[in-house]
Amino acid sequence: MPELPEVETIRRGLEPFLVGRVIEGVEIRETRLRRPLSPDLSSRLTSQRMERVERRGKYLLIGLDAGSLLIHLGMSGSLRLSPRETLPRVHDHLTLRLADGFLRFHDPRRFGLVLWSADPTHHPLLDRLGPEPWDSGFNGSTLYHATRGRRLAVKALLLDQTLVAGIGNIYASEALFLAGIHPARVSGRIAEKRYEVLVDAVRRVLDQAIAQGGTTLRDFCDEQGRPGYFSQSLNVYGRTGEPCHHCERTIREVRIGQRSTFFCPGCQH
DNA sequence: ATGGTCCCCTGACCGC
DNA sequence: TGCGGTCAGGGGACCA
Repeated sequence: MPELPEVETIRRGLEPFLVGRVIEGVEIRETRLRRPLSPDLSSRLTSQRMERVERRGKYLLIGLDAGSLLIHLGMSGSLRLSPRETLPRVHDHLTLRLADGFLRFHDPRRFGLVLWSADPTHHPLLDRLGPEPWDSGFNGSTLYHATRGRRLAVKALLLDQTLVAGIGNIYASEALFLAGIHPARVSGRIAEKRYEVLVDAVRRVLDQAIAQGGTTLRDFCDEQGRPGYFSQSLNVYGRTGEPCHHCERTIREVRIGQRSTFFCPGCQH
């Protein structure tokens, strides 16, 4: 479910509620996530003060007195704050009890991940991530040189988290539309200038999505349960058969790397 | 190394 | 109403 803009939306929402608060208790109801919840999670977190709420790619990091809590939401994960103790819903796998509220991790498909790390910046999961989309290390020249001789479709390239962190299936299609690049185009045959346009498009689409609180297609909600509004700004994702906002041609759908991919045959080449 | 395929899991939806 | 098939915002293991 959540890509960078959705995780950033959650991060911004959680930050003022969590920073400075102490985790008073931990309740684990289901340990079978993408990686099993560690048995020592409770002892690592209890009595710890939360000092920072950060994001790296699609990972959320909650900095504690000692170490960090590292959270990935997978396809269906969400975090929810509530001021009082409510009955846990089905798929509420983990609850952190604070002095004045509760933070619940909810994930029906259980592709998500919650773990404690003493040194998250050097954790193998984060270590392999490429630059943030706004970092100078993500630029046309790097993309150009990284793809020479490669046969991978540019759409699949954007999903490679080691190249740039945070882009998922929605924003890959949307960025390629803004850049005017056909998603199936072979990445090794794209000119440097076009990669510069693509980098700019990625940043614009992510900026705009964050500004609108992310994209809600089915069930994405922020930490208070509110949906995101970028769905209204989607140009191609999920719009198969509908007219392009720009040229009126019919939006088409193809499969690239087992994932649905959307594009406008008039605007993208 | 690269890129394609399959799998993890639950729920929603569609056609019969 | 029920049933089977398909698909979903992610990522990693495996294979040629």
